[in-house]
Amino acid sequence: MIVIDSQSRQPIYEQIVEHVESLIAAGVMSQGEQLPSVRALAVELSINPNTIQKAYAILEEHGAIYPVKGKGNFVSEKDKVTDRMKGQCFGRLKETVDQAKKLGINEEEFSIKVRTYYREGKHD
Amino acid sequence: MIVIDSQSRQPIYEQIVEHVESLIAAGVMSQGEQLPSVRALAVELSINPNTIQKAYAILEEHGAIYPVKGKGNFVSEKDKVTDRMKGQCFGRLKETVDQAKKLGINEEEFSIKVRTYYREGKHD
Amino acid sequence: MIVIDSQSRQPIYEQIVEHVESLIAAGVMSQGEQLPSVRALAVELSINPNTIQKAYAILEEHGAIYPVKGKGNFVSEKDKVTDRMKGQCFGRLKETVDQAKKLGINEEEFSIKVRTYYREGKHD
Amino acid sequence: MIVIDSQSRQPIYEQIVEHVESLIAAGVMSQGEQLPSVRALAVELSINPNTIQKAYAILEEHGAIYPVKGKGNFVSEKDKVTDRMKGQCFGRLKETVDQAKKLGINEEEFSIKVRTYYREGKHD
DNA sequence: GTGGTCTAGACCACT
DNA sequence: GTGGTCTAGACCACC
Repeated sequence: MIVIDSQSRQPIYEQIVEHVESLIAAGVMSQGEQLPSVRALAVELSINPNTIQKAYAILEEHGAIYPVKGKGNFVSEKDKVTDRMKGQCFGRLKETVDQAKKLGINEEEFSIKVRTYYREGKHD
Repeated sequence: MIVIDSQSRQPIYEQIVEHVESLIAAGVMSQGEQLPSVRALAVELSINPNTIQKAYAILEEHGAIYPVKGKGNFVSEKDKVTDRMKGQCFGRLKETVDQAKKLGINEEEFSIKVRTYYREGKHD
Repeated sequence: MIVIDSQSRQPIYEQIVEHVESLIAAGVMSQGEQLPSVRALAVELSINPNTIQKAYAILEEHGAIYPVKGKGNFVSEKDKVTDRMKGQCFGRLKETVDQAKKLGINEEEFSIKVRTYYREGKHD
Repeated sequence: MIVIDSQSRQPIYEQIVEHVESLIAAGVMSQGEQLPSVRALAVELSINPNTIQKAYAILEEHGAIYPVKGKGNFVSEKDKVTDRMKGQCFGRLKETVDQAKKLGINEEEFSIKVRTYYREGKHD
């Protein structure tokens, strides 16, 4: 369910965090559902349990999951996650627009690209 | 002319690379113009000459500047730089659109944001 | 396995780059194999770790190796490397031919030399 | 008559040395002919006289030219120069062949390239 | 342990 | 003076 790219510049724990948040936002994992245990996921992805632990700690800090002692980790409210991710997404968009303006890319050209990318994704 | 954030996750040399490329793309530095010497810029930003050296080496590799031994570094063609940066910019946009689609943000909502960011920049 | 000529005009890091690429092209090191760590190789060749680091950075850029953070550097596809090297080799040949023509060496004389060099190598 | 590429990695004085030797080997400059004075050439190429001086010193060392006090520098025997250059040229060829063999390029493929490069040059 | 970045200070070749 | 290379030693993030 989770795929790791060990060659990426992005730390593995961050990849896990984003992946889990994506799954929640997409509704694949829903509120109250239990996550795989630290050890189980570590085995499945064949990476160090410490790395999973770190990912889960960040997810908890983000409010995306909550731990229940002796039981495991569970998905919390979906909205919290999606709101957070939407914020990040628009933040990135703003940076991109700022850069585009500096490069002399006008709004029209930019919008055309947006449209293209939106449509082409539909056939994935 | 160049500001460095030494706390950023982004390496200093990368910040310099991007900054110089921005200056060239914006037309602040034009073709054939001499850049500050490695040592001079190091003093100005109070960082190590090696860090500047690394940044200049990358800029050279990007085709943004060219060194003349014993003389200094000079700005090369502007087009090379802007083309490169535009490519990067649209690459980031594509990633952002992909994420937006996953989050269930439709094209209309996205486009409105683009418009907003484009307009609000006009008053900077 | 790697020999360095510290007196050569060619920078040490370039020597390492070429040496490693030769080893990969020759099949001595194969895909997925781990390279010696930056520090280990530095000790073995008794040169500074930074110099190795620079060599590995260039190898990565050439697509010859890929780093896995906290694990080490690994050999990537062989084809990428050999293609790159063949291109360089023919580039040098072209320059040599150009010079030969300027010197009034005709094609026949040149071809004889090529044959000689090719055959004599067989007894190495 | 001499063109300098100030961007090249190759030192300017070396470019001058090779250029002059080419001219002699090609018969453009013949035995006993006077070379431009250090100062004159420096002005013509708008580079530092020291650089010309260094180039002439090397040419003298190579036996390509000889100085006459109070008069200037003069071209010496053509054969000395061409022999030297042919030696260098074949030396480079040998290195190239050695590399080609390591890369698994067979003699036939190599010879074809030689032929191609030889012919294509004829239309320059 | 690993790679990645940075600093400090030195030497070299070139102009 | 300039850029280019190298050494020595340090710190960080990641696994």
